[in-house]
Amino acid sequence: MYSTKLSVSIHIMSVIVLMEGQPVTSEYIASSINTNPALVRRLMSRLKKAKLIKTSTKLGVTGLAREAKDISLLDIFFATEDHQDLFSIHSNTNPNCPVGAKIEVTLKHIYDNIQTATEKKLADVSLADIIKEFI
Amino acid sequence: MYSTKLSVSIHIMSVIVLMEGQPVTSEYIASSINTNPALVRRLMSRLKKAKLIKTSTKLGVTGLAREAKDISLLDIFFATEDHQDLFSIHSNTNPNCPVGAKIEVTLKHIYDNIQTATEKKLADVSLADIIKEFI
DNA sequence: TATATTTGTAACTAAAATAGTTACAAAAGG
DNA sequence: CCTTTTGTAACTATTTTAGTTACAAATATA
Repeated sequence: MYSTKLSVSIHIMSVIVLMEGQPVTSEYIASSINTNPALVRRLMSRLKKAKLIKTSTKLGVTGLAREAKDISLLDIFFATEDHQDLFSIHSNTNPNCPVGAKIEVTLKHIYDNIQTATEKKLADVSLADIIKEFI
Repeated sequence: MYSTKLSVSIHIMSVIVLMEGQPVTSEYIASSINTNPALVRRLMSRLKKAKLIKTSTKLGVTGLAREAKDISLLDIFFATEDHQDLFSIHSNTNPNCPVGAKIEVTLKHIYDNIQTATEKKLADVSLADIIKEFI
């Protein structure tokens, strides 16, 4: 189960769009999420580094860096989630057992395939698709 | 990111199959995983309740409850993973903000769709597919 | 250019989840 | 009947996530 970072980041970006280009502060956004401005700023910082939003000291967030229809949930996921692997694999298995010796590579291969499918689904949803629901 | 429970459970079931019907104990399996027998037994217990393996006190695990080709990774996932939702959604958002008021339902709807796709991929891989790699 | 405001970030604390461990009653094969 | 093993409770340790405080650096704008 991934953290709430993707969800919170989508929330942040939705508020930015709904404010129609007027600068918004981390404090304003935090009041919609009902959390701390610093937590919002941490995510903002990552979204800025990933070139998804534009920020400025003194003004706050001045807007998206590109159109909402051209930003996918996968873009936001990659920008903000720390541990991006879908499944964890246990390590230090016994190399003297045929299962223990190969399980890590075997699972990695299978999980990679599943993860690619999941990421493709995330790529298929744009921020614009989500914002439709709020207007 | 999901826990290692799925990976460890696949490991457990693989060892059971590789032992070709001979009973195996949690201690034996734990030595292949390089972990504690109690941890293995906790997962064994869930796999038994989900009717995926057969166990007996005194003997240990006596085998799979059905053929490896008829057991999918999704079966094992459902049996053993605690928190099965793919993405977390933050709660207690501000109901006075158009985003805060609707984000929870909106995200739930979108995430459900993605999760279904992920589960379908898990359902497409059988335990037999994995065991092939060990023999 | 001075100033007020806001970001960006470090350094915490708190809470929750995961993994690992010990211990033992209950079950059951032989 | 006795020995072995499961099944489970209760605990600790570790890691991750979320939340908080604090402040230097940046910058719009008066």
